[in-house]
Amino acid sequence: MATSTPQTSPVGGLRERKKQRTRDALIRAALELFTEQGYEETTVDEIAEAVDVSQRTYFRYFANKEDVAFAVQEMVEARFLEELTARPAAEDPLTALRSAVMVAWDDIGSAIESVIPVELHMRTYRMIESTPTLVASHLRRSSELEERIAGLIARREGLDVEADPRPRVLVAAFCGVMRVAGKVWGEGPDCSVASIRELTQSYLDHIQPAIGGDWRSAR
Amino acid sequence: MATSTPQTSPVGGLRERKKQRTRDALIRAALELFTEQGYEETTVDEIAEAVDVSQRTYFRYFANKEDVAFAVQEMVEARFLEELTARPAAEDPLTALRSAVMVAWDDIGSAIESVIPVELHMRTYRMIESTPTLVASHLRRSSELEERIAGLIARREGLDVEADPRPRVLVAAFCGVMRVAGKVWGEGPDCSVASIRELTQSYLDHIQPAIGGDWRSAR
DNA sequence: TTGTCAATTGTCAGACGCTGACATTAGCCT
DNA sequence: AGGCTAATGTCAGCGTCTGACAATTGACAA
Repeated sequence: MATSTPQTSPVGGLRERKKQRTRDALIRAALELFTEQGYEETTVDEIAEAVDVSQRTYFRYFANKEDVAFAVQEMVEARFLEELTARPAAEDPLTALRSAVMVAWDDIGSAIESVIPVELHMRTYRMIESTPTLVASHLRRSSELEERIAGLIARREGLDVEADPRPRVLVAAFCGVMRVAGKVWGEGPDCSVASIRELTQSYLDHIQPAIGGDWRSAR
Repeated sequence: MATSTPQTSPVGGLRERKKQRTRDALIRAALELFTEQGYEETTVDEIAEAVDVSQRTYFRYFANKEDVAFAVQEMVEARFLEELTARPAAEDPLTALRSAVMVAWDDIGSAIESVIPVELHMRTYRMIESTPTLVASHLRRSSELEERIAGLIARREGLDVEADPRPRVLVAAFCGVMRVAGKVWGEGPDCSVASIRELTQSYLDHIQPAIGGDWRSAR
């Protein structure tokens, strides 16, 4: 038997996997509690207790009480940014953004499911929107993300973000549409990943002709 | 001697004036400490102690630690909204917004000075921009204000905010410009009220032709 | 297998934000 | 002057978050 080499399975050693499990469990428990009884009404102690770890351990996984609420969003965003930087340079900015979103949604579906059911993710979305503290963080996070995306777009096109306003404007419009799509999805009854994919697609179709001009050819 | 009616001076009785003085003192002390040593590094106890009141009293004037940082902004906003609702119905939306801002800046200058020096207000502005927690609140406050303004504009024009997107779009553009103007002012060297007034004016000149169409006449 | 090393976790103490309850003080009004 | 009420202080306590140290547990080599 291959006892000496215990399969070097998909992800690292026992330690890594255990950590991942604890983290996922904390997210699941937190979102369940938040959506069940409200964010303010839930204490970090409750979350920790539900996963059977100490409060201190919770704070070693998440910097504060809010962060756990955005853990899934962070996964999606990271996946999106990764995909965006990988898009071929030939694509025009809006197409690159659009493609990146689509790819991100595609393989994030399974990634999310491995942590929490999509339905819980949607409830979380609604919970965030109706909790002032979380709305504030959400807006801040969004503006930071926008800034990073604008930087990437400018880089692709060889522009200076500070000098040329077009990257920021395009990204602002794009993110605005994404935000609306997310909001509509959150309010609707269909919580499948497919539905938000389609929603995004149709919304983006509207701005494509409006702001999707070519930045490089002279015209 | 008119002992019985001790002059019923400018503002209410002794009680009122005393309260106002305590409030102003708290704002001054807080902003001074925040800008001096940083927001996170300042405790509510320090603020209270600087004004020689108990911590409990601070929390009777401000709901939380953040709120005191936005006290001056709130004055400006309140003045602006007041002025906006008072604008003649004949004015088109963008003109009304523009005029309201100008009037608000005019008599807010003196109002601010009575509480804190403008220079401190500017330092506060910068401090907010560089403090994540406060950036978050600031964004949330801004979005709430935008929503209220959009409601007022829709009301003026007899439109339904939910059905017609134009009020929200106009207000978004307007507030976007205001935000940029504020940011530029905060970074610049001139901290006079006159400078932000002019800045705002010139920035607004740029969007007027772009989005300042007539909504009522058929065109 | 066993022992060493390093990472993970638990426990404890404490700072800080914030709130309810109750006593005390101080302006207001007759 | 004296009662009424609003403003303040004091106290106790909950919840978030952090540093320090000890205990546990996986990793890796002898």
